[in-house]
Amino acid sequence: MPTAHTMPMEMLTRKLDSITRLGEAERSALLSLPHTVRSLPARHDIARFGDRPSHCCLVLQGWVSRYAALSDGDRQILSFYVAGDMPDLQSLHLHRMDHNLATLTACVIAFIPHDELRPVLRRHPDLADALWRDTLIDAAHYRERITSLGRRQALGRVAHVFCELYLRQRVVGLATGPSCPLAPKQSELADALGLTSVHLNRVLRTLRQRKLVTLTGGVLTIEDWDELVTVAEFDPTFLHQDNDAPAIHEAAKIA
Amino acid sequence: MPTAHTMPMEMLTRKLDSITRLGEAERSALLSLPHTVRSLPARHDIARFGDRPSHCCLVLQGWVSRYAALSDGDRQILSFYVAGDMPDLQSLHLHRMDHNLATLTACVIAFIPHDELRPVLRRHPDLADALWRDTLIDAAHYRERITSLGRRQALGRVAHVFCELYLRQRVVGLATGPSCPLAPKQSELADALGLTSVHLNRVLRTLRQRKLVTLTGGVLTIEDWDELVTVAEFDPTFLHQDNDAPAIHEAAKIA
DNA sequence: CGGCTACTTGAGTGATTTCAAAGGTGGTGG
DNA sequence: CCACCACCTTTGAAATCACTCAAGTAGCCG
Repeated sequence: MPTAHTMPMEMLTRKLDSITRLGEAERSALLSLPHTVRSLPARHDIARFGDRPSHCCLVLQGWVSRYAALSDGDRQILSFYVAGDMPDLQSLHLHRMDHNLATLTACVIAFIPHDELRPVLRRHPDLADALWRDTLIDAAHYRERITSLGRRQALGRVAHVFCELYLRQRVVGLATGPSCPLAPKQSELADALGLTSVHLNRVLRTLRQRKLVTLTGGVLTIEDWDELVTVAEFDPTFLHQDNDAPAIHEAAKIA
Repeated sequence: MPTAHTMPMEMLTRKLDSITRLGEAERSALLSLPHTVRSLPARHDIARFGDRPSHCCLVLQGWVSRYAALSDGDRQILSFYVAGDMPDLQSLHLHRMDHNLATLTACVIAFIPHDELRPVLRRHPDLADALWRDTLIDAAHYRERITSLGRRQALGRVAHVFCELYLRQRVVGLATGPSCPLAPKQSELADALGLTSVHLNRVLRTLRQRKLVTLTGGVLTIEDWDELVTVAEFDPTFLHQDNDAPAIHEAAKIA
């Protein structure tokens, strides 16, 4: 079985398969994209506010976060990315970064030059559409986060993000049973959910006591999927995993 | 001077001019797009959760809101749109609505069939890129809202959304002096900012007393732009109005 | 004038934060 | 192998921001 390191672009076709239907021409165009693979340490900025990136990046291993830094030193984590995600696609059309992109854990990341990607997208408009769609799904995730922050209280917010991160990993094969990796530390989850790490910790205790989920040592274990979904008011529509509906509906049975 | 009603697509070229550079071929392709213009009453759903829209819509007059409805009857307003915006562009690639789109005020809206738009975008990839860019800017607005909801308290949130809505209208010519229309009612602003209308009302009083802004009768008047920007921690980078930087920097002088 | 709807204000409550400090755990060097 | 340090997690008590409930005012339209 090829490792992420040896077949980077295969990671991408697999991800895109979950959200769209690629033709053979598009698939092979993707697989032959020039790219550079780099290993980065944890907590390393990939792109900073104000930068003008010249490459898109594809996560092969590890977790990446997108975050905004506020003047008072606070930060808001906007989203998490796992293997298969292209967190930086937007830089193709938004030339100046309005936030930061950084590794959360040690990562292996493939960098694809804009100048190589652009002509390929011109020759394969279906591929361009697939990537456009990917950025629109990213936006759908943002919308769901807004709803969480605006209208759910802490318990629901945490339950909701756990549902999301578990399913997103299931779809790309990073979770099979009731458990999945969950790299963000409590303080990072808190920064993503608009909570303090102190309060997040209390919410985790509640979830543990109510036997819904457990988070220990970077592993999330779902103990009662149905109840978790209820607490979160979770509806997977926003994931737009049209091609993987079964994977999502199976979650209820397995976890 | 042509009214919005007689020259709908011109509205769109003007909006796109503010975020990208269109060639003549793209411009005329836009202007000749088939479309239907309709007048809709206030509070009218344009597309509902679960729908599969067959048209994109372009706002010609009035205010439109995107919102999520929660099971307990609460709603979260995700964004506001004004004349020139195409709130429904994403439906080109995300086939099932994961939220709702509705008029806030009485509106005039142009509907463009997907089936007409798609081939035009294939013939004019630069135009497709411009619209892709537009959806990416929409996502940038979401990110900024997440930051507001997660890390700013009520006063900053309200100040921030006022800065945003004022500038967005300036750029398309809907605001010239220190005032601009602001159609959302207090309860709607509250639903957008994750506040109760009671608390929003108190925040408005504070902003009024501190002589930063006044909101009366659907008109927002900026009294102290610099101080408002400070309270909001507002940075216009996320608007990505690369072609209208002057308009944005002038705001400080005029308001 | 009556009946809407939107806005405004007060008083009490509650969810989350702040401040402070005590456990765990893993890595490093003596 | 243990001591120590750094970082993360956990808990307690007090403060605060925003919410809930409730009532009252203002404006608009028939």
